[in-house]
Amino acid sequence: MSTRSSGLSGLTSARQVGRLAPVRRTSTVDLIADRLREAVVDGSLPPGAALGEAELAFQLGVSRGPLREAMQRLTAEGLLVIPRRRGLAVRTMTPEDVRDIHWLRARIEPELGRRILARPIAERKTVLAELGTEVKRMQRALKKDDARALGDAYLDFHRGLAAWGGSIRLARMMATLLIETRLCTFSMYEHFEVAVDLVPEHVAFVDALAAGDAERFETLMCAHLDAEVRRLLAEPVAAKVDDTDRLLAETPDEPQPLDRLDLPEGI
Amino acid sequence: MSTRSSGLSGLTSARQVGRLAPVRRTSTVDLIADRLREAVVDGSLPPGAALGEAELAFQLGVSRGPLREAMQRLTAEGLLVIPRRRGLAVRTMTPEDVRDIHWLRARIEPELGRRILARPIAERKTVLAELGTEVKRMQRALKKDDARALGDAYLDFHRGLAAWGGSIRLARMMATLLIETRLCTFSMYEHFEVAVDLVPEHVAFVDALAAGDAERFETLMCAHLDAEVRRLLAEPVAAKVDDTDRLLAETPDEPQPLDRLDLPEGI
DNA sequence: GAACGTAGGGTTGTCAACAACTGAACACAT
DNA sequence: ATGTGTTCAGTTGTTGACAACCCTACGTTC
Repeated sequence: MSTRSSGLSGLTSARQVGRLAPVRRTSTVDLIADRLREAVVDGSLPPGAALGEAELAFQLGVSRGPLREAMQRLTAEGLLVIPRRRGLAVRTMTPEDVRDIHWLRARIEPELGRRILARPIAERKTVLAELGTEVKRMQRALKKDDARALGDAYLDFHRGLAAWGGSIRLARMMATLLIETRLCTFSMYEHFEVAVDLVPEHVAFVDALAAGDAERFETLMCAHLDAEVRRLLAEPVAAKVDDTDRLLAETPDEPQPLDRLDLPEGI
Repeated sequence: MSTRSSGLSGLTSARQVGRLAPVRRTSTVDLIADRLREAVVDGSLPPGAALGEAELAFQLGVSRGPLREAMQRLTAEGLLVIPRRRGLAVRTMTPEDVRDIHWLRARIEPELGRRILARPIAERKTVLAELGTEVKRMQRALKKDDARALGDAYLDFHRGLAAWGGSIRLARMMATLLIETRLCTFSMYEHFEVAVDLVPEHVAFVDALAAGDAERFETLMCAHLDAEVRRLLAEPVAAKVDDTDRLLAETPDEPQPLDRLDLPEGI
């Protein structure tokens, strides 16, 4: 009997034997979109930088068609800006964006603790283990003074939170919001910086969850997001080359007409 | 002096004279995406219907390129599903989606009252006037037993709420959530139906806002969304042709592997 | 009679070429 | 010197065509 084929523990060995898992074939557009998101997250496509699509397509080894389709996706997510006939640019986040993003996160993330604690005890343990791992990653990164790694672990921690929150739509939205949070860092700071407070804050999250205290989790999360905004906005924007704003300006230099609240692109 | 050129009231006459408003040129992709969204909202692209892209492109009078780009946008918004090589299909909403959507709305909309009431008094009056207009539209529609018109006014009411809530991201997200709500109706009911309770519920919203009572607004909104879910799920799904599910199924008929929460497409 | 293998129609995914547009540089007139 | 008009290179927006692929239906074999 190969009913317990691999040595993996309970969770992953739930896969049936004798029935092959379907081959996961993602479309080219998916792949490109993922690649672009990665590039945005790791900073190889910095905010405001205007890349030509021919160049990008060549780098990715695809033609312009699929690339353009992927670009539209990231545009819908609000990560990219496509000014008419001027190539693409990664969105530059303004202080207003920082507040906007964190306000939205504050509507959602505090509630996630409750949702996770509402899950069956077995799953709950898994979640806690996963989140604990991310916190350890953060601690290691802090010790090595590796701001990049710290940031990545931070992303994964909150991604996990959203994924286990149980809502497809929410997870998708949070994924975007987190990338945008990263973009805020890029837009506000010159370089990655290690925020020392970050780690104890996240240790406290896991503690609260382990104690089953949704209330405390909620409070902590609100405080964390609040602190995050202050950290991001404390650093003056300095003299950054803020190309996106200029590119975004469909309205040359006229103050936005007040009678129409129009979203930058589509929707 | 033509400083007050038109007879319009204070709000819109804020436009400067002697300086022309810039010509608003939206890209073709934007136009197509808008058109598609419209078609989804008004039901001319019903959930599950599988249209060929050549046919669609012909109808819209564009070539397949821009159409495909627009499709990617709607896909990112979660309104469309693009199974590999099988055309496009409007997403069919399941009962789980109904709960998901309304849970998310319940995180956001109750808070909007507070945000609107926090605005300067002048704006507040404008908002109330606008929302009042929508409610009147709803009342007229109810009197004429016009479910379609009622639904449209409902959408505009909540769109307005989100727009005046003051967050770009939130307005965008809510716009999508509202279209999805409409899709829920299409997916659950055979035809539009007039929900009689809807109108008094919305009258109460405006009343609460007029009274400056954010607390009451919050309670009312939660109750409304709750009722909405019950209304939608009360109707048994009946024997609907549910094509999307079959198309969506990347995994032929194996129960979702538990170790990976994977979103249907991209992100 | 059921399952397998095979051909056909039609659709999508990708590509490369063309046309339209933009921004910058330069010359010229006021 | 400032501003206007023109030219030009480079880029994007759009299109049509080709190849790859999926689904269906039919014929064949056991």
